Amino acid sequence: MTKSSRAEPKSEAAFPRRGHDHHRCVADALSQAERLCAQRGARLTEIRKQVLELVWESHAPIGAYQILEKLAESGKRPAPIAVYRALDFLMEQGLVHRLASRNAFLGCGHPDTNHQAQFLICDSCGSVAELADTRIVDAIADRAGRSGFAVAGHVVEIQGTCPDCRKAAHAG
Amino acid sequence: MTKSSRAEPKSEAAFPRRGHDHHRCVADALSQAERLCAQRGARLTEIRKQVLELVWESHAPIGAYQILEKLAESGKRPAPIAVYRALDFLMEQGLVHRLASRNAFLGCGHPDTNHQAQFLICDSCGSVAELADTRIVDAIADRAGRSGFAVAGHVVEIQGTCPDCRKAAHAG
DNA sequence: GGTCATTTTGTTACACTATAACATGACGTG
DNA sequence: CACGTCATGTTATAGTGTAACAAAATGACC
Repeated sequence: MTKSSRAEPKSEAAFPRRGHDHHRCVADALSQAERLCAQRGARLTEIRKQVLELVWESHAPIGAYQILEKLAESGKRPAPIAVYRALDFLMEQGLVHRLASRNAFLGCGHPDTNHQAQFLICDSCGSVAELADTRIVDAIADRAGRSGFAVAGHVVEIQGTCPDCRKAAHAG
Repeated sequence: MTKSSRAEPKSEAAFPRRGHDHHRCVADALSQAERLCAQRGARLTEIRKQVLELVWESHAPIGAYQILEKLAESGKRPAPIAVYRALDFLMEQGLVHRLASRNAFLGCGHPDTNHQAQFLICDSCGSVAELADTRIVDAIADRAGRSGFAVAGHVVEIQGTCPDCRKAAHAG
């Protein structure tokens, strides 16, 4: 688990700030994906890149068939399975996560490090914060260990209200 | 959070023992459901009871359409929505849980207490252990709090290999 | 360049999961 | 027994995901 070099801020920045330059996020994510795939000898083909881009362009997690619709808008309408194949590849490469509780996908914020992520999902605006929380992972590992259970992976998706929506609710 | 009166064993019994009297489990779950619904003024109608029984009879989590098939075997084939309605009721009453990562349902082991459960799911045999682990819940609450996120609920589903299947793998 | 194995994509069809909308029936209360 | 409410039936459809096989692209090697 390599840690980012910068220190954690007091109020941990889990959610992206509203009004940030999201085009930059998308561009960064794509170039990082190109780099990682090149390093690994994995082929980031056209449709895979397009799907990754569409996943990132969406602020909220996006469904496979929504991706399909967006592809159709740009001229081609692949079969559903083409989208799922691309998503499978992207998930194998750790570039995309799937939210089991939503049947939806979102770009991974740190695809360079191998990780088990957890998610905070806002019921109000649909935005998602990706976590890599040691205490949660440790608590899971500990409890599983005490039950003699060998952990292979986990789904941790926390529903609730994000800070911005809480403020909005109080103001309203 | 009322706790069971018996103490926790050294190796915490999360998974049901193989070869236990499962008919007894089913019967107990049904009578407890009857009692709870009567207390609450909720109507445990025939189809709801049947669905609950089928969920409990299955050792592993069971899909809605599998329930439908089993109902069909006993003479009637309701529309899918009838099964989903029954499951919705049972979930509202805390008698049944849904596993988001499997699109499947299982009987709740302690429907009398209001709780957020976590699950250990064996990839090998499909058996599931239901947890109510304080440390996991605390870690989630803590992390969410630091992000300014108000938790409404969570999905915690841990995949891996259960103790019995680990032993079997080592033996084979 | 040509051949081959491998990977990726296309095509078609289908399986599985879940809900909408409206009609009918059961149930308890006054 | 009339009424409102809750539960179920009926029909149709939306949404999510995969199987199976054919065709095409790619890269390594001769």
